[in-house]
Amino acid sequence: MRWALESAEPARHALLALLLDGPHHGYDLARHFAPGTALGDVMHLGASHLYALLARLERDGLVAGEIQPGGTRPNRRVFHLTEAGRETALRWLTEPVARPRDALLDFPLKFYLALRRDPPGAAALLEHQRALFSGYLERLEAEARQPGTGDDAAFIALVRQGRIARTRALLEWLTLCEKEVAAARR
Amino acid sequence: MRWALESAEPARHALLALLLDGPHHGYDLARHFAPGTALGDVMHLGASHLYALLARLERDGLVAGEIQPGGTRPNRRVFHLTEAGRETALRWLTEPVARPRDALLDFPLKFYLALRRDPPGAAALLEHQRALFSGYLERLEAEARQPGTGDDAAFIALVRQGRIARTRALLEWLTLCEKEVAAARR
DNA sequence: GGGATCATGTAACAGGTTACATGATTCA
DNA sequence: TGAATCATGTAACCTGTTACATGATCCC
Repeated sequence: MRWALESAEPARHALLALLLDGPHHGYDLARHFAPGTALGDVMHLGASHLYALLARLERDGLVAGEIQPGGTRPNRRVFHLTEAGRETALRWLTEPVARPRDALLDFPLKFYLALRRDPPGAAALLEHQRALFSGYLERLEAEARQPGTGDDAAFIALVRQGRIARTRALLEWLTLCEKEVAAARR
Repeated sequence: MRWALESAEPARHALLALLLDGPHHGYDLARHFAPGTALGDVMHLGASHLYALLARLERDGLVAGEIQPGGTRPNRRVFHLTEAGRETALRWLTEPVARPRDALLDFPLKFYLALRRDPPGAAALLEHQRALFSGYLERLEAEARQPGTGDDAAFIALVRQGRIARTRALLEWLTLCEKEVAAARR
């Protein structure tokens, strides 16, 4: 098995968030993930995969699709959010991600989609995300101050230093994001 | 589905590498992942999960188990590496990880197991890993110098800055690792 | 008596991924 | 004529994860 995503949840949420704009069919949604686009730069999502994800979202009652005659073109299935889907999408867009590792995939998707839809909301998201990671960093630093015992104390300390370094880098990057939001709001 | 590992391959490789020391049974291997240990600090691996992984390794011909009468204790299944398993383990221990994202799980496991078994080998691993990430960083920086076009150019540039920052933080952390190896070799 | 430790699995469930199938239309 | 675009899926396969099952022994 090759892992393109390592979890399709970020992709599912991104699809829901795209549908906040209004109904879309699968092929249309796929365009947002084409190479060279913002979402396509963050993750790869093949067409068949996307349709499979849509099918699961429909099964779970987050979206509903209706066939629309395509005229001269093939028929389309146009999806719209259900109420549950709308709530899920809005919650996802406003909640910060829990772990630094989610800063690779989940957060960029979320941030991009929040920014295009609602710049003030994106600013609030950044603030919450910063608070969350700051707290995380403090816990890591407190943990690192505890003297380790045992054979592997040195290695464990090293791994913890790595986590701290990553989290600091992340917080600095959030500062860049804040500047970008400020620029976008002007 | 909740993801504890997001891919069990690092865990499988770690099990193989532990078996380079000699045959072990499952319960024994599980001790290496107990809370508070080096491996346990890097990842969580429950007992039933570990047995499931061992079963797959056996199916794939990388390990083989033999029942050993436990006397007054329950019988054990003692696993040893097959030739294919030994090759896989040694290759994993010497090859750097391909992507920065693997620096969270796969690389620490590998580095720890390389270090305990063969400190000079661990030093070589670090050197290769540094070369690989340095090259990656250069490509990212070259990419970032290309002026973006299109609506989302600013966002794409931001994401790329994030990748660059993460990779730089990683390279600095590798320097810490090098110091640790130097200390361990004294 | 009872909790910790030793010791091993399996069945069941759910999800991730993609190769493949299908077929019309537009346009160079 | 043939490549690109439009458009949608599904079946098959593999993997990850864990709840649950089982039972002896050691030691307080």
